[in-house]
Amino acid sequence: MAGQREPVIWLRPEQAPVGRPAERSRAEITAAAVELADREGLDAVSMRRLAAALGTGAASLYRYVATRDDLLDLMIDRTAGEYRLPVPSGDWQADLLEIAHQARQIMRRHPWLPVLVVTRPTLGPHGTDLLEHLLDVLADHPAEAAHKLEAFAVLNALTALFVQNELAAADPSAQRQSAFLSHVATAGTHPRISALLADPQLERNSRDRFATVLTRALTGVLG
Amino acid sequence: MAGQREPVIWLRPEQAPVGRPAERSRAEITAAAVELADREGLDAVSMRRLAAALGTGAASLYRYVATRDDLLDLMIDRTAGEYRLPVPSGDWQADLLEIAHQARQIMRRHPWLPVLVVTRPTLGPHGTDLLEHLLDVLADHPAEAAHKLEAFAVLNALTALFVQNELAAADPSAQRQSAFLSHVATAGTHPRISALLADPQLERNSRDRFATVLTRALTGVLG
DNA sequence: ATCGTACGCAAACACTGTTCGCGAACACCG
DNA sequence: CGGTGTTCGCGAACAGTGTTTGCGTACGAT
Repeated sequence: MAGQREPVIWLRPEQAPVGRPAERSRAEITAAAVELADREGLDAVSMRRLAAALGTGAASLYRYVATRDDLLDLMIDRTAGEYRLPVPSGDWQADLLEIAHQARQIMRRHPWLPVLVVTRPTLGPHGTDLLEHLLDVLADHPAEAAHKLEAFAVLNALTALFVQNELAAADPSAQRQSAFLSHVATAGTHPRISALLADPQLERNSRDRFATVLTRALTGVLG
Repeated sequence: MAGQREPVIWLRPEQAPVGRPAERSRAEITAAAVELADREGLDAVSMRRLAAALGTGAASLYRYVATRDDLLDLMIDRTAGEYRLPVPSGDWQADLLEIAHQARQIMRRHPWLPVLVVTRPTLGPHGTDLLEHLLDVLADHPAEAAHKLEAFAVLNALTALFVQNELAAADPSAQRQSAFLSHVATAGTHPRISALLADPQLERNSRDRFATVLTRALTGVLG
């Protein structure tokens, strides 16, 4: 039994205690990566392009990060640091909604975040701070501990889903996805879909829907 | 206004009416891709490896598919064809749960599916069949049409989330993710997390939780 | 001043998705 | 039966990708 080979990045020391000191820091590199992703999308964050943005060589990044996935983890946790966590008010529904509201804002600020959140659920230092805060909000709630964890996951996932839809609706390149739906509607098969697309009121006051859907889903999870 | 350049793959003819006939079909290629992904993971589905599995050249695949993303869409819709859709029973809760149950089985059969589902929501021919079925199940439900669409999205996303957690729990390589959580717990900060990990009953009878959480979330979405 | 160590990084490796160009194969048509 | 028009199969090449290796360099401590 060899055990796990390398611990997660948060448990690895950032700088060696001896030898030539590093010229940069993980935080610095993470900030540059986030900014690059914000500006040109997640695919633009390649080791070479990121290194170029930092004015260094690609191989140098591997002194700070074992792999590109580590870099993504750092980026995720950095955004988790953007939460402003107030003291619990006593109204856990309102407090959870406040968290979700901030999550939505953060994800809208970083359009690459929703995909990463649902793809690789990562808990770094800031992520654990957030989880601690959520558990604090739910301290007096009678639900089991496991259910509170589920609520955390559901809150993140549903928020990511919502923001992804919001962003896709704004991006015209993804709108041709619905071309096939209209095609199906006019084809005559699938009468329910035809009726649905004919429905004149398909607007979305997404702000309110977000709050109500999430609240109900969370109360469901928490029993 | 140039409009969208290329329509979605479902609206492009599979074979040209004239010229040399193709030696393969989209279905054949899709089947090989799914089998390869089942066996060796989604990353193994590269154009070259897939072509090799089919006994052909990589460039040949581009006669059937404009891009690799098209291939992923085909794979997604192929799994949507694995549903067995019974006639609605009149109990919409039970019928939705049946759909979710099948979704979970399908995603467990194809471990690469959850990520794809939450990453690129795609509706192909089989996907629209499934949506039509869901709308049929909810035909007598008084909710707005938009809310039924939300229910569809939430059902898919939450199922994917659950299966992803199930698979991660079974895979020992992802278990070192929680090493940091234990580290935080023993560190003394974050007392709620410490208490949570000390809680002796953190098992998950995931089957039941899946049903109850999903039911409650869906009833929440549908109002 | 020397030593030990970690850092910065050019170059190389093994890939990836995608495009180009061309020969071969077929269906049709006169 | 012999063109002819069109598509198909695909080797080769292009522009990237993440990552490893090796080595000169810069620093802190002795």
